[in-house]
Amino acid sequence: MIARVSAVLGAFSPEHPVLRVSDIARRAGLAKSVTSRIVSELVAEDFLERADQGVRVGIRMFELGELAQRSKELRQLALSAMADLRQATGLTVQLSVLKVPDQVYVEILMGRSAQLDIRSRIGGRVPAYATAGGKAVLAHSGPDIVDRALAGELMSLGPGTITDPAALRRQLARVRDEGVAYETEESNPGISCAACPILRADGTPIAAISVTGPAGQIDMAQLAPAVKIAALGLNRRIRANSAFSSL
Amino acid sequence: MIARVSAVLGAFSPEHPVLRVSDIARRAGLAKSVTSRIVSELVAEDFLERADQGVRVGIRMFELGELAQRSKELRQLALSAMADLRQATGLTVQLSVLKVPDQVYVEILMGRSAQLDIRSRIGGRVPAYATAGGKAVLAHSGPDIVDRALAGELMSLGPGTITDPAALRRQLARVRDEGVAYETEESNPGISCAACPILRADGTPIAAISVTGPAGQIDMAQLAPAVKIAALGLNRRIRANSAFSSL
DNA sequence: CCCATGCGATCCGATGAGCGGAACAGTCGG
DNA sequence: CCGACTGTTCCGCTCATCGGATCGCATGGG
Repeated sequence: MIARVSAVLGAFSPEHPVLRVSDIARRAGLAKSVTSRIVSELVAEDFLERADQGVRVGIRMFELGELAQRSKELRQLALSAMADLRQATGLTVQLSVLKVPDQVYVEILMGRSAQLDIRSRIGGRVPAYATAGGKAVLAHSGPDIVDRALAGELMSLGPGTITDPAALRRQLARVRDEGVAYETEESNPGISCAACPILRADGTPIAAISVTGPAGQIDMAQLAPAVKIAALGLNRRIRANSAFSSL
Repeated sequence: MIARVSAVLGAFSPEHPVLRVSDIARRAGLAKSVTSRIVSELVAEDFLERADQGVRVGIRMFELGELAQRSKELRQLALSAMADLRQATGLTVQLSVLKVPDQVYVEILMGRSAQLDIRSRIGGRVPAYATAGGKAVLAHSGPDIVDRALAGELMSLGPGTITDPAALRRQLARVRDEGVAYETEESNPGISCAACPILRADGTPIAAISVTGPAGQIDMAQLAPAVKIAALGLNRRIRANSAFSSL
């Protein structure tokens, strides 16, 4: 039952990297007996491993994670553009992809200044509707994807989170026109963000590149051109790379 | 059936990151119908994703790989010692852990010179008995672990591979005494290696740190002191870190 | 000191989901 | 046009999974 295994693995997060069997059962909504058996099997295959106080993700996941080609290629192509952007702005630069309904961070370059408030981590996920990167990608996605991303209740994650679906759709239209998405304290209190989409030649989105800084201190509108230029340059490189034809 | 899922995922490797369903079925030794169903389920959970010519590891694996705490902490602690070693020798430096019966590379710093011949990759695995790192760890492991690592036929991977279990056990005893393991064209033709174990306070091994260079051109015995010093320094840092108490 | 609580593992009977051979449609290349 | 290949679906049989209950153990509050 792969869905059950997925539920077990889904119980782990950057905030809770080590869990006990009972925790996993609770989070996954499974019976303790089933959870115990599944965990044992996953440990036997090295997908999980026992720690002193519970269970954690094992080395097999690490191995398989290194094989994730999509992120790997995208990352390698994007790294120079991201470095340029960090160099030019001094802020934290992020590369993220849409995995409905969340935006997953694939690479992060920390800014020069103290960035204690930035909670995003590589491999972490945040609801797409609450992030600049997510909105940048959604603005260029088909209506079915947008519908799925906005399905369910839009929880408030910061003082600026847009929880009204209609308002979000209006903003997505504007983002598509302008080519830049902004975020002001929507996913986290105290931080702002500007993002541009990375697009295939046919206009379908692959990812988003974004800069993040403390809200109030930085005018994101001023940074938009820099992000745009970085994204356009990356677009060109990606279109020249055959591997992304159907990615 | 987790064993079957493991077999499906085990079909992927750095050399074959994209596979078709039939390939997976062949490699995993499963019926095509079963493989098709399992792949579909794994795709539905984002563990795999469809590419134009088959299937590849998906973003969920990437996410979970980022959660692999063991490698993460170990890596962060080891990185400075590895950088020093690379600085001092100019050669490729590797950090690897034992996952019976293989040695898994957790981090690799490429040497300054052309390193076209080094096939090891982060997340890749090589039989422990054929690598310096593997022998360094095995030399400090219990007899049950050594037995499991040397069970089955010892395949020859290079002109120097030691395929006689008795000879290997004798060498492991010597390695434990000297504190250094050598490898001359055992895992790959043309490359040599010297490795030292990373040990907990109680003497049980965690990992191995190693340097790799072209066989013949480099005298590994001369490099041993440098590797030893790097490993001893890393040992001290790891023992100071509470997280590794029971790792 | 002892009992309550929560832990993880194990047992076991009913049942439902996975197995795999076969047949299916689709796509190449000759 | 046809063979060889792909990936998917069908379906009856079987066995592995489910989950409530129980067990042994560790912890700690009264």
